[in-house]
Amino acid sequence: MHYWLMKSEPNEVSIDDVLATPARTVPWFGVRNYQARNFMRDVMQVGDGVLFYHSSCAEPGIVGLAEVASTPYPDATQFDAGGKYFDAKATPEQPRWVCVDVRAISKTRPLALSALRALPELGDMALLKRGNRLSITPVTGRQWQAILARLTPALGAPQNSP
DNA sequence: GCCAACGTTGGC
DNA sequence: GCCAACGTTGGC
Repeated sequence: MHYWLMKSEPNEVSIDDVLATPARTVPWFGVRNYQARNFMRDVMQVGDGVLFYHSSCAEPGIVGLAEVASTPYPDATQFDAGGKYFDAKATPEQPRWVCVDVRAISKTRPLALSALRALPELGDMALLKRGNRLSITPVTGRQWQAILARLTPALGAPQNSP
């Protein structure tokens, strides 16, 4: 059992988009960084906790709770010639990129990046390290608990309200 | 749009 | 295997 923080650009796939799907689940496509890929391929397990993070937007931060919902499998977008995630060196026989399915559990009150930086328990969090660009970063149990404690007040709220 | 930080590529 | 050039990320 591990915990993760996974970044998504909300104008591509937002927490609302995921909650609006029938199974509240999306393939985490588009990862093109080996370290992030290896987390999905080698370390993630079904049921791992996921902090759903919105990046490249007005208020970057954690916006929901989710979980890993599948084992890794080839990311179909690598084969889509003309798509922005196409990789000419990948073939169905020898895929280079994988994804996992991520199931949204709930939308939370946003916990902004600036608020995360203000939490002393998160001093070593990978997301907050200088120069970090990884779209998938591990979260320790202690960090997870500290963050959950800040998210809990919103958990009783209706999950599909804006 | 800027730009720091970091990853990838490719010539040698 | 080195490393300069280039590309990307992502907060601001």
